Amino acid sequence: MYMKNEDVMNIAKKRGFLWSSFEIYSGVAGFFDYGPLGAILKNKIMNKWREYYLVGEGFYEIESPTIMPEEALKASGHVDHFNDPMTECKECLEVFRADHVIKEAIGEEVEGLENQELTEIISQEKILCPRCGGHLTHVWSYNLMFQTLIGAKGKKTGYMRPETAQGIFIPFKRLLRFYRGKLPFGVVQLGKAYRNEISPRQGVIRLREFTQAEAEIFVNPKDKSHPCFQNVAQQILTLYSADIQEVDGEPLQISAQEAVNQGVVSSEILTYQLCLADRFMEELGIPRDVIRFRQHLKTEMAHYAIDCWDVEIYTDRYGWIEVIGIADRTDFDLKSHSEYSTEDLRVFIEYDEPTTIKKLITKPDMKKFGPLFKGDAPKIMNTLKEIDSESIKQAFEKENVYQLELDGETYQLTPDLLSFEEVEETVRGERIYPHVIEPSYGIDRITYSVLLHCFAQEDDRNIFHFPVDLAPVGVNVFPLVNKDELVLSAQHIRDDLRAEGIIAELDTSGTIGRRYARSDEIGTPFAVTVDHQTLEDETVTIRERDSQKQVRILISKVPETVCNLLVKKIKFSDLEDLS
RNA sequence: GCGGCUGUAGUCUAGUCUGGUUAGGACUUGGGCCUUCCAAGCCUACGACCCGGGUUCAAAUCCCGGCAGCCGCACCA
Repeated sequence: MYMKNEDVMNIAKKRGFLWSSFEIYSGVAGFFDYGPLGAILKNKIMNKWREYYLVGEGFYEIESPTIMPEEALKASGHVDHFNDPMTECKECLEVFRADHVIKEAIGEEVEGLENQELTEIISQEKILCPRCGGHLTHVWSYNLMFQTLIGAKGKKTGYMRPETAQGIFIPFKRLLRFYRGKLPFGVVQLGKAYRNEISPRQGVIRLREFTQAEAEIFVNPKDKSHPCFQNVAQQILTLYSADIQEVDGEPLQISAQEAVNQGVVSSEILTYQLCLADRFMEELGIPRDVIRFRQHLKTEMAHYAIDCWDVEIYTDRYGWIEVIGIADRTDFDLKSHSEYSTEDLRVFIEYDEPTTIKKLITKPDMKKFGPLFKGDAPKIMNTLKEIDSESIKQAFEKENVYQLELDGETYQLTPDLLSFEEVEETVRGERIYPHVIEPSYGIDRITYSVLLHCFAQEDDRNIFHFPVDLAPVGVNVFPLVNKDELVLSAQHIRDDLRAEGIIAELDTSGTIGRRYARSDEIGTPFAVTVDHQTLEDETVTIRERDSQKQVRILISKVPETVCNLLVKKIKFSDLEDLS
């Protein structure tokens, strides 16, 4: 079977898009370099992403460290979930948590012991595979986070971040103030994340160091609508819902509006995000028929999410691969960081109408209260504020005394010390944890998808049909033959293009055909050719990569024309119409 | 992490079994000649035995170990 992947990766390596890192030291699995052209392509994709989320949606970008202290990742759940001691059965190849196997076999809690100790226990106690009775391997740590030490003394444990999202949750209070305390708002971050995969061998699909572009959108849990939903309501999405997956059905092709109406996607705002992702992928040149949205099955969904959709792209080599995850993370992260840091990460939501409630409050008689409890009086009063007045009242009615236990002491509160008063209180709102809608883009996989799906072989030509604004090199300039006057003229044209901010190259090597071929192979959308006629009438030809057509224009018009073509202000066919 | 297969210029490959001269070829790339529009031709140059040990007079070739790649298993909160 023909694998486009092989051709694409070979050309990517040959032409300077992508290659595996540390090659002269025989390489390390899971690491890739972006070469000269790959780096431009990736940056253009990231900037396109910024156009969507930063400019289009108004979500500001932040940049946080890639090394994070242990506490932060403890709160996020990453530390505890990634430090499992593992052991494998040599017979049936089943993998187990070593501490669980031991606990089951000898009933002793062994959590926290070193791998070496666990290995010794397994061999001493002759613990065998709980499934088939086979022998177990030595215990190894199964930790997807790269650990490091912070500071000269190395006392503080740090980790390379496993996702950029945490860097947004942690400064939430400052971000909330930046947005002047109002929901909804979004914050984005583009950057590297790290996962120490056991055995990555899917090229750029499974990397140990990879680039994410994530948006965290904080919303009121009671309002998951989107003000601009009408802009996307008619967009047709390919939805492979959990229900359909379970019965092995075909994905739905329905409009965003129907998806919401039928409850296929859990909320309007989540659906809106799917539409945004769909448009983004299409603008990168990914054909519609290789894009689908696959909903996570209940069993695979992270425990904190209530709905999650992966954008998947079809590849010949790896099948459907996840390139974007769009999840409703609920309030899990903010709640957890609140607990661990003891900072209140809630948002005050004001009601449309303030409500008044009637409430019984407890009022101490300070003339008696103070002298009786002396120094303890203030803390007793503070505690009283937290206690429901009704329960005190009931205690008085029953026993004529309320026993208040505080810091190991019991205080006898009698009716003469307290009075009750019914007050009306105006409640203007409440403090809640926002829910988080998270589109998370894997930039490396997206870059790979763009390379894969823009590539074509046509009549022995290798071409990357990149969208014009994504192509690494904007335009190539060629003298038709290597005569001094033509070369000189070509140099000037290249320099004028560069002055316009366009990445332009001159190529005088080989024949004109070879130059066009090289140009196509790196996906340069346009080529300017200087020929004999140029010397007579100051015109050159512009050639379009995809159609191989050429039109003749004045040299003086070249920079402006190429510029307009590259920002999609005009199309090549517009030039044809003029000539 | 386990098992199987593989490793020669940028790419593809001959040579490896059966150790023996200067590791051969094609494409690509650089320079030149020629050439007035899509990888033409001619001349010329650059460029390789995955790494480390061992056996041997002698290792690309045989042996051991490592690393990397591919395939399968496992893993992928």
